Amino acid sequence: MSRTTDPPAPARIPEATVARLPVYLRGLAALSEAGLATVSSDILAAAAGVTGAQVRKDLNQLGSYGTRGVGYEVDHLIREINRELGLTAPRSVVLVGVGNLGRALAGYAGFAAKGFRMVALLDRDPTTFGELVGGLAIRPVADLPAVVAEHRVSIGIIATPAAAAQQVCDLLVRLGVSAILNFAPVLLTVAEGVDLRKVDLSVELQILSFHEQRKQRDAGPPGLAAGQPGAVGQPGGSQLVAQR
Amino acid sequence: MSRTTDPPAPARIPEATVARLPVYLRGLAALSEAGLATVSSDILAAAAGVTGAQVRKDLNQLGSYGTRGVGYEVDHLIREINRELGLTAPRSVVLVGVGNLGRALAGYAGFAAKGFRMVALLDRDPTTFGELVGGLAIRPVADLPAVVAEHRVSIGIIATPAAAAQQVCDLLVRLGVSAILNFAPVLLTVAEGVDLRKVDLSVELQILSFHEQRKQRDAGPPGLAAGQPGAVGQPGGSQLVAQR
DNA sequence: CGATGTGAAGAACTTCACAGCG
DNA sequence: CGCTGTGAAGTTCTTCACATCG
Repeated sequence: MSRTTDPPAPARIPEATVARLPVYLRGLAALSEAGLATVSSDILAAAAGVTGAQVRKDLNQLGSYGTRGVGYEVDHLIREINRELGLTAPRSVVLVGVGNLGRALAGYAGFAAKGFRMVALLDRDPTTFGELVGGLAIRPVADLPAVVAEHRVSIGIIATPAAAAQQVCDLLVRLGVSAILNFAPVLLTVAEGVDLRKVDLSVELQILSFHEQRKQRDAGPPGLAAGQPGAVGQPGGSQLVAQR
Repeated sequence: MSRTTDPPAPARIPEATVARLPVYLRGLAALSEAGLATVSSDILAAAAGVTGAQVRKDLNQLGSYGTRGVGYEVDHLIREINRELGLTAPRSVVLVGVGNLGRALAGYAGFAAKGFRMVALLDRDPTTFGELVGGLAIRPVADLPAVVAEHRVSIGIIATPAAAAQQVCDLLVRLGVSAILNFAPVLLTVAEGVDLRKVDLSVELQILSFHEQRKQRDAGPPGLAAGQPGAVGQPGGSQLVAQR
């Protein structure tokens, strides 16, 4: 019994796999509605936008739920993935910052469908207090301790302006919320043990922009050195026309 | 005759690096406002939430803009990264689907600040036509060809319901838009050469949920019943309690 | 000396290919 | 025979450590 090492296999699931489980879940839901009882890894892969091998590797990280020669039982797999994601019981979510984006998030039906329950919307602006958004009244941030205590809040969503985000984050953590989804365009820092994810809309656009520009550059040099790699190497002048 | 391979080195920039450039840009903007003229990789790393080595590796993918013993010149670096991201001239963006989320996106000031220009908002619902959102009037999707032709549209954002997303996507691609950011909760398929990114809010929550659940499991086994209440699925389910 | 630039080692993830079970 | 499960190879990304230069 070596205490230092872990001989068995505590089934640590790779982060990359975890990120795909929700995608499989969505594909499985569609297949289930379509009446399919079982799926092969290749079919599920097509529905999720990955390869069959990937699906098989991922799924038997969770245990072996497939039958050789047949595939995976759809409903069973849905249950197992939901269990693995900790979604067998609904999780309570609070949203802080009810501006444009916050309102959209508050009204997003997808959350409820996926096993999340929005329990409170909080803001700092007194003129919004009491306003109903998606069936919930906006409350002052001061209510946060009470809200967290009353419902067992799992996850906090931050949709405040950048300047307020760290402060709100600290408050959430202090109240015991250990998973945070940040939409504010700043880097937040949290204590170890708190799980922080970020969604940044303009970062996504900037990444797309990079690829657009690269396409243009690749397609660009038709007049110059198009015929053959005569322009190979580093041309002396390389100001604006980079030669990637 | 080496037409099949590319012997030199077109300086392909790794995808992981590209994804961090926007983050550096934000950090640099803050440092610039704070009056810093130069930064070391360690300082910039702290501002971006990565390591110093990472920053150095990333930055000299773009060329060598640092000075040993000193660091990087902030303003110069900002320009170089912007150039690499293709953001020296503003890029035109159209948004299709002006529901809750679409409205939030249309009103998001961050886009303009980052060098993007929202040129049109399109929807299918006639009752919204003409309505002003963020200074732009909502137009029918039928106007899309004209819009794309008039402004040189770089990027299309899809914020429609899931059912309409693929159709809108196909239309955008047919009109020549080759970069798409999808907020609809479906897997879209596009022809090769089109760059597609996805933002899925509920996937993020589900990933957080996974980690929450794992924390609970890890913290669970002291003395008390290690098995989950009533959820002991696998009889032979060995060590569900990970020790990490 | 201080901080970059960089080969080399290491870790994480993906793809391949096929053994093996139903 | 079909499809899963899985070692092994391959690829991408990250960390380390230090030579190198201003």
